[in-house]
Amino acid sequence: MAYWLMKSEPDAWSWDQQVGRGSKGESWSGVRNHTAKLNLMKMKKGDRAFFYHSNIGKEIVGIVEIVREHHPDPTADNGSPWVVVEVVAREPLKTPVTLETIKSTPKLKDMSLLKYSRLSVQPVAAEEWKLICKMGGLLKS
DNA sequence: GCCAACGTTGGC
DNA sequence: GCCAACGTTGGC
Repeated sequence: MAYWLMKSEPDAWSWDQQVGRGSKGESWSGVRNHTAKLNLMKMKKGDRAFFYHSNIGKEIVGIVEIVREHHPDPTADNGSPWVVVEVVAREPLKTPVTLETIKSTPKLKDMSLLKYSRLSVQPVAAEEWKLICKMGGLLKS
């Protein structure tokens, strides 16, 4: 299983809204960056992703599961290359893990979140995933 | 509100 | 094909 991190400004789409969608999930639309798009296309059903609030909060607040692999983004022009995946909220972090905390954790200094701060869909290494889950108060699974 | 990083556009 | 101008993201 692969791990990812997906950013959303809570003003536009928040974790609470994602939770509100329940098992219906939601299309992750609006990605308009080719690197992010390639990451969407690598996602497999069953992969997990951190849900990160950018701008407001600046913290990882929950975990979503990829429930449908990439298909054309209905919000993009016909014939455009953009894609969406569908995600379902799985569980909130008991304690959100903030950007500040991540920056001050030596083992997380190589995270894409810090290196490529503008990339909205990015991979997370398995060790990083486990550590952040632990820091967020979740038992390792 | 500012600005660094970085992607895109368009003139040449 | 280069690069200046410009737009967007996202942290501060």
